[in-house]
Formats: sequence, structure tokens, C-alpha cells
Amino acid sequence: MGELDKKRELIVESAIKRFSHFGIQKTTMNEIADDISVTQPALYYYFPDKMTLVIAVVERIMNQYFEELHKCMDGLQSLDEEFYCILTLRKKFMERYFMLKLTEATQEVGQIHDSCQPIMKKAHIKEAAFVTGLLEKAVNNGSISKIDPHKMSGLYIDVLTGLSMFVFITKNKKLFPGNEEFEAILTKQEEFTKVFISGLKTSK
Amino acid sequence: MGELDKKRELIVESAIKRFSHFGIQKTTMNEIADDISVTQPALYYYFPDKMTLVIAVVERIMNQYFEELHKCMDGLQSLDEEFYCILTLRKKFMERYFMLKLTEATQEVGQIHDSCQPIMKKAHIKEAAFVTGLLEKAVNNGSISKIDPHKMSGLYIDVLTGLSMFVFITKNKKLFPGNEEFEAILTKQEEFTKVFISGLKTSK
DNA sequence: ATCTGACCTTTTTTATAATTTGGTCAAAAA
DNA sequence: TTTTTGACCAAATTATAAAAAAGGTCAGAT
Repeated sequence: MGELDKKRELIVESAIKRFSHFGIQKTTMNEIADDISVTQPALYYYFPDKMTLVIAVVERIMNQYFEELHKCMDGLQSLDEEFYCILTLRKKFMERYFMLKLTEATQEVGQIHDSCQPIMKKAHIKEAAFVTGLLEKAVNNGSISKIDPHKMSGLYIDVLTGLSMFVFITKNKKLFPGNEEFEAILTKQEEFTKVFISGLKTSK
Repeated sequence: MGELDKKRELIVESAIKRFSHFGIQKTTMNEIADDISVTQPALYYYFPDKMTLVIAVVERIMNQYFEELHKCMDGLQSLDEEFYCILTLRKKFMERYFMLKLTEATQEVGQIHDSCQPIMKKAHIKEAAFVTGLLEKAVNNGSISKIDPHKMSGLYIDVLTGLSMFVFITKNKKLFPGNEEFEAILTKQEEFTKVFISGLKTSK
């Protein structure tokens, strides 16, 4: 890793910290510049604009997610275990990066968030493909019936996301969701997963 | 029905029309007064404030929903048919009364919407109880396994609502959702319902 | 190749005035 | 007595303009 990439890393790390805590909108390029003890124009030597930096940050987070996803999946056998692992990891990342509003439960439509859309879509497809893989394995196992893995993985992830939004919107009268909200989400998702897997065993 | 109630009806009907089209916030008491050809203070003889009128409107809508729900349920046998009927009716009402934002997919927290919360909660409980009844019947039928009807009905409705929010938030870049969005919601809900019912047959 | 100070333009914030809206009340009309 | 009105008020909303802050550029220093 060259000196240039090393500095880029430094910038991204500072950005992740500030974005996670204050949100993207409330973080200025000046603050990030101060963090790494350079003037603000120096930042623009490494990232042409804020949008590019945001994308780099989101990309890094999603990569980390998939890295941990593969790691925690190690040694698991049943679909139940695997799905539970996904739910837990999702909760972890949702709590950690809630302020980035990547699932944009709000509709403060900044062009910044629009720029994240392609990368989030890519991540969504990747995650769906991963779940599809798990389902295909289970089908071949014979542990579930011959459903359409692609279709079912999409449905599964959409419901998970939908349940998150449901809890955030209906129970989130406070400014920020607390541990209770994240726990409520996980509980609902677990309940759903149980029935869902049962359904996959006999469906069609 | 006395003369007083008749006029109240008139006011509520005008309010429903304007609320459905322009939303609650963008409808003024003056406009409603004009609709029924009286001055604005006359309105306050029938409803002490706007909040009370809004509640009357929402109550009327929910009553209509449950009335139609019972009606369209007539003669249906299987859980599949009954759930499909619910989905269709939900779509109908969601399309018709979207502008009231009763599920508040937005977080424009007006005290007006807060005042609707109790009545919406009541309606939610009522709907959940209704679905619970369907599930109990199915359990006694033997058409599904001995699950917890109360818990499963809550889960089912939460997922339905979550899927609505999911589509609205992720696909609604336009100001208003169109027919495509409502269709997308219905499709997802149908797919989910299929697996869900399968799951109920073998769960636990 | 990396960084800075000076500079520019566009957004966002702030402060303030104008308007609208929800709501009240004494008195008139029915 | 029941219903409606015109006149009125206070709070919320909107409109406008000024001030500040933000993103971004660039020639030149290191």
C-alpha cells in the first residue's frame, strides 16, 4: 500500500467515525481535514469531492459486512443457524452505522444519499446472492423443498428490511432508536425466520 | 339520526374528500366550511377542534374497512382465500387513503398524526384479533398446525405493514406512489403469504 | 508529488416581517 | 334554545433578505 493509499485510509477512517456519530450531512470536510491535521484543500487531492469520499466509506462498510458475514458463517450447518447468524450481524451493523441512514428510513433526499443508491443496490444484490447460495445448498441437502432459491432469498431480505422500517417508523418517537428498538427488530425477524424456514420445507 | 348528526356527517364527508386528496395538513377548516356553505366558526359548533374532526374521519374510515372486511370474507373457506381477500382490501384502502398517511411512512410529526395514534392502534388490535380468529378456525379445522394464533397474527400483520413501508421507501422516488408501487406491495405480500401459510402448516 | 493560502460559488442558517390558520366569543338569526 | 355569524386573537406557517458556512478551485509554495 503506497503512501497515497495510506493517507486515503486515514481520511476514510476519520470520515467513518464522524459519519457514524454525526451523520453524513452534519460532517464537514473541514472537520475531517482537522482530524488528520491537514488543511481542507489537501483533502481534495485524495478525493475529488465529498460524494466520492462518502462512496468510499460506504464501500468499506459493506466490504466489512460481507467479510464478517463469511467469517461468522464458518462451521454452521443448518439453515436456521445460518439465518440467525445473518440476523445478528445485520443488527450489529445497523446499530453501528444507523446514522448513515443507508436504508434511508427518512426521506431527506440529499443528492449524497442518491449517490449511495448504486452501491447499496450492489450490496443488496450481493447479499441476496449469498442467501440464494444458502438456499440452494439447503435444497440440495434436502433440508428444504425445491423452491426457487433466487425468488425466496429476495423475499426473505425484503421482509427483514421491511420489519426494520416497521419498527423504526411505528415505535421510534424518540429522535434516535435505542437498544430496545434494535432488539424489537431482531425479535420480530427471528419469529419471522422460524415460520419462513418452516414454509420453505413444505412450500410449492 | 338528528339534524345535528346529519350536519356532522356532511362535515365528515367533505373532510374525507379533502383529506384523501390534499392530505390533512393541506386542508383548512375554512375550505371545509365553504364546502358545506357555512362560515368557519359554524364548524366549531359541531367539532371543538380540527383534531376531533380528524379523529372522526379516521374512525369512519376504519369502520368502513372492517365492515367491508367482514363482507368480503363471506363464503370463503380456506386460509389462502381469506388472506388474499385481506391483502386486496388493504390495497384498496391504502390506495384510497394514502394521503392521510395513517401508517405515517413519513415522519412529519404533527400533533395531529399523534392524535390518530390511539385510534390506529385500536384498529390494529382489532385487525389482529380478526386474523387471530381466522387462524384459530384454521387450527381447529386442522388445516394448519397448532401454532399460537395470537402471536402469528401479530407477526403476519407486522410483516404486511413492513413490506408496504419497504416499497414506499425504497421505490418511491416520485412524490406520490402510483399503481406500480401498490401492485408491487401486493405482489410481495402475496408471495410472503404463500410461504407463511406453508410455514403455519408445519411449524412448531 | 503533496500541501497551502487565498478565493469563489452555492447552500444552509439566521433573523425578521407578512400571512395564514386554528380557534374564541358576544351577539344576531332561526 | 339551537344554530350561525362577523369581528377578533394568538399561534403557526410562509416569504424575504442578510449572514454565515459549506463545498470546491487554483496558482504557487514545499
